[in-house]
Amino acid sequence: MELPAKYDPALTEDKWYAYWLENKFFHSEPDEREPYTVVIPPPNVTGILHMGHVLNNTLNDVLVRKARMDGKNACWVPGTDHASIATENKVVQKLAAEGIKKEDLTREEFLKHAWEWKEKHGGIILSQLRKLGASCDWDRTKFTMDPDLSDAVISTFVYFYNKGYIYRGVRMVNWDPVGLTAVSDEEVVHKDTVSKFYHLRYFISDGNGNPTDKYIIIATTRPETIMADAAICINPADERYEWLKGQKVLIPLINKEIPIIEDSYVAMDFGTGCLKVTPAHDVNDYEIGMRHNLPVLDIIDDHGRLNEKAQILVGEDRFDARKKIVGMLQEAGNLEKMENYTSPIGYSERTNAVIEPRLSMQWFLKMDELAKDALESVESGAVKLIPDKYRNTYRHWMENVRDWCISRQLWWGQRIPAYYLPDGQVVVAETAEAALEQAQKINAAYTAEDLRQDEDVLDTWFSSWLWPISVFDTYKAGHPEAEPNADLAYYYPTNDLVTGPDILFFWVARMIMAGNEFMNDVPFRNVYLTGIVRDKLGRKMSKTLGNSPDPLDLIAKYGADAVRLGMLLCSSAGNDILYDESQIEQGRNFNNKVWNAFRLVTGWTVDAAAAQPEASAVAVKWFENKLSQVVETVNDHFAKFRISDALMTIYKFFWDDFCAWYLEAVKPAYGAGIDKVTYDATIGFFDALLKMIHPIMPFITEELWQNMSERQPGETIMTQRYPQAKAYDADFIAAFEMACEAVAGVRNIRQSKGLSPREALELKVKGAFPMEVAPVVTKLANVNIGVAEGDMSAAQRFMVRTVEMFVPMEGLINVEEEIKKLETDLAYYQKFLASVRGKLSNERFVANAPEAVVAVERKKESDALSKIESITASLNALKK
RNA sequence: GGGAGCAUAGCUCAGUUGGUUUAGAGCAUCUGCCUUACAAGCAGAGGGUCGGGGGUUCGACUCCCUCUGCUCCCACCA
Repeated sequence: MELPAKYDPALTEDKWYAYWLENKFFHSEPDEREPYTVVIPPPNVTGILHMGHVLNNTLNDVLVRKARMDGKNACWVPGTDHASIATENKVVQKLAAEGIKKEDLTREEFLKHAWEWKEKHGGIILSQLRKLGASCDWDRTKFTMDPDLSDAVISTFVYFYNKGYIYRGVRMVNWDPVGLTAVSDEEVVHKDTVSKFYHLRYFISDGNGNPTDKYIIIATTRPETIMADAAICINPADERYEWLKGQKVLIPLINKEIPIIEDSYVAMDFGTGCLKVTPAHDVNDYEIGMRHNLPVLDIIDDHGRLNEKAQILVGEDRFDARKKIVGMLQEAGNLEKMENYTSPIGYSERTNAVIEPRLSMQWFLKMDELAKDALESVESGAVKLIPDKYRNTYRHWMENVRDWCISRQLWWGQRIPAYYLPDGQVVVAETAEAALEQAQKINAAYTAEDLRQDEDVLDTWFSSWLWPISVFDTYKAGHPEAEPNADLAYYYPTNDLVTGPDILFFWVARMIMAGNEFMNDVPFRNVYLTGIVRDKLGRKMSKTLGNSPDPLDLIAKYGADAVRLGMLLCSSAGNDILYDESQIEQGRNFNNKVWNAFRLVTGWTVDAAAAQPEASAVAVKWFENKLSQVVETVNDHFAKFRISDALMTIYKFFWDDFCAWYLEAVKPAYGAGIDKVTYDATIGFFDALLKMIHPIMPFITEELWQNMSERQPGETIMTQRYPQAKAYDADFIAAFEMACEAVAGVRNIRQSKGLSPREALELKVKGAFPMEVAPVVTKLANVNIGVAEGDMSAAQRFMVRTVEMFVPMEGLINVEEEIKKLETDLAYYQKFLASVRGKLSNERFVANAPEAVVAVERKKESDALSKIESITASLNALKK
C-alpha cells in the first residue's frame, strides 16, 4: 500500500468514528471489571461548541480512553442541560423577532415554542463533540428535562420540603428585570461601574409638612428611589447631627414627611453621614427598616420601571427616571452637587441586566447542614480537588454559604410542585393527585379545581446537582432509602470530574451535597479543574471580541487529533490556557511525524536471510528498556493528573527516542532489506507507541494500527491494553545516552569543520566508555572506534561525561582556537572545583548533610579533577 | 473591603518532602543541510544574576518576612 507523504485527517476521522459507533465500542454495561465512570458537565442544550468545551472534553476523553485501555470498564455519560434562564431568554428573543410577546402567550403555548426550539437546536453540541473524537456512551445520552430526570427533581424538592429544608418566604432577592426572574447570589456578577454620587438636599419639615430653610445633605447613587424613602438614618454617635434627632424631613419633589432615625449601621466617615433608608430597594436598608419598623414601599415593577406608588415619573425605566429626576431635583433646588463615583454593581450573569434588589416571595433551600457535610467531603480528602489550591476557596464558600434561592419566575424548567389551597395553605407533593389527597385531609370538600400550582420553576442547578445520580437511576434522587438500581450501584461514585473552576460552587459543591444526601457517598473522587481558555494576549475568549476561533473550523483545517494535542500542550491543571493556533500546528506536525515514521517502517522489506546487525541489537535492547521506563513515567503523570507532562513525555519518546535515535540506528542501507528480528521488534515498538498515543490522538492511531497488519472486523486499538512497564535496566539506558552524546559530539565536529556525513572518520576513546553501545556510535556517527594512544594533539577533542574523545584530523586543527577553547573549559572546571571544594572543606556541611549528598559532592570533585587533568594534558600537547 | 494564587529563557510552562554538577522542556531564534519516511523535515548552536530586598540553613528556584507587578475568588458602605 502506497501512503501519501502528508497525512490527511479528513480521509480518516469520520470513517473511524463511524466504525467505533457501529461496533458500540463506547457503550458500557456493568460487568465484573472495575468501572471507570465520568459524567459530562452537561453543556446548554442549545449551545454550540467553543474552545472551553474543546479543552474540557479533550481532557475527559483522554482520561476515559486511557482508563479503557488500562482494562477498566469505561463509561462516559453525555448529555445536555436545559439551562432554564439562558434558553428561555433565547426563545423569548426568537419570538420577539417574530413579533410575538411572551406575555401574550399562555404557559402551555410558550413551552410548545420552547420545546420546538430545543428540538431544532438541541444536541448540536453533542454532534460537534463527535467530531472531536469524544468516546461518550451515546446510548446513555441524557437531558436534564427528560421526563424521568424531571421526576427526580420533583422528588428531590418534595424530599427536602418534607425534611424541613425547603421554605418559602419574602426575602430581598436579586431581581433580573430583563429575565424577569429572581436569580441566586451566585448568578450575580459584580463589576466596578462608574456612576454618579448625587448629593441631595432634604429640607427639615416645620411639623406640618412644609419645608423650613434648614436642610441636610444625603449622598446617593440612586436618586430615582427617593420616593420610596422611609426614613433618614444617622449614627447615634454622630455629634454633627445631634440637632437633627427627633426632627422630620421632607422627601424632595413629593414633599413626603419621613422621620430621622438612628442606627449604628451608618458610617460617619462615608458620604455625608446621612443615609436615606429605602427598605424596598436595598438589602441593608431593608434590614434597617425591619429594626425600626419602617413601612416598605415598593416603587419599581418587574421590568425595572417606576410604578404608580412612585407618584412621579410613573412608567419610566429606572435609568431614564434617574436622568429625569436629577433634572427635576436641580430645578427644584435640591441638588447640591454630583461627583463621579465608581462602585461595584451587580449584573445578572445570564442577561447582563443590572440586578435590582427586590423583595419578593421565593422558595429557599437551607444550606447549613448540607454545606457542612460537603465541606467535610473535601477536607477529609474523599473528594480531591486538582489543583488543591481550590480547597481554600471551597472552604471559604462553604463556611459562608447562604440559603439557596431555588425558585425562578420562568416557565422553562421543572415547575415547583407546591399547590395553594383556597384557605391559603400549601401542600407539596410529587403529583397533582397526591397533592389533592393531602388537601382533602385538610378539607374533604376540596376538588382538583381548588388547587393552584405554584407558577415558578426550579433553578437549573437544582436539576444538575443530581446529574451523577440521575443519569443512572432517576428514582434514587429524592429517595435515599431506596436501593440503587444496577447501573447506579455499579457506576457510582464516578471517578473523575473535569470542569471549570467557575462552576465549582454552582455545580460541583452542590453535586457533593446531593451525593452525600441521597447516596451517602461523594459523587466523584477527583475534580480536575481546568483553566479558562484565553487568547494569546491573555484575553478571555468572547463572541464580542471575536477572538474565539470556531473549533469545527480548526478541526476541518488541522484535524481533530491536532486540535486535541494543541489544546493539551499547554494545559496544566488550574492554569489558564493561552491559546495560539501555532500549538495546533505543532499538533498537526506531530501527526505528520507519526504518519511518516509509519511509512518508513512499513516500507521496509524483510530479508529472511539477513543476520541482525550489532547496532540494531543494541538499539532494540535499549528501546525495550526505555519503553518500560517511559510507560512508568507516563502512568505516574496520569495518576497525578499531569496530563500535559504525560503528553510531552510521549511526544518526545516518539519524536526523539524512536524517530531520531532508534529508527536511524536500525534503518537498513538504501535498497537493502531488514533482518526479521529487528523488523518484528520494530513493529512491536510501533504498536506500543500507537497505543500510548491513542488516548491523545485517537483517529490517526486507529488508522495506522488498522494498517499495520491484517485486522479482523470489529478489532480496534481503542480496547487494546495499554503497554505495561516491565523491569528495566537503567544502566543500559544511561550507556545508550552516552552513545548518543558521542554521536552528537562527532556531528558537531563535522559541522564546524564542514565535513560530510558520508566521509568516515576515526574516533579515539580515552576513558570508561561502555563499549557495548559502540556499534550504534559507529553507525550513526560514521566512525571507526579505537582507543586513544599517544599524542592526540592533532585531533579534535570533546568529552562525554568523563570520557575523552578524539577525532584525528591532521591539518584541520586550528591550534590557537583549540587552545582558547580548552582554556575556557579549564577555567570553568577550576571555578567549579573551587566551589565544590568550598563545600567539602566546610566542616558543618560534611557533618550535617546526608551522606549521599556528601558523596555526590566528592564525585563532583573527582570528576572535575579528572576533567582538569585531561584538559591540561591536551593543552600541554597542543602548546608543544 | 476580605481572601487566595502567580512572578523561572523571546513566548508558554515544568521544577514533585531544601541537596545529581553552575536550573529543564516545548515552541520560537540562529547556523548548516532539498541526506533515498517526513522542509509540517534533518543536524547542530545560542539564550535565564529563577520579580526586588532581607532572613532561616552547612546548603534556597524551593521555607519565612517585606516591597513591587499581575490574576482570580468572595463582598450589602449608601
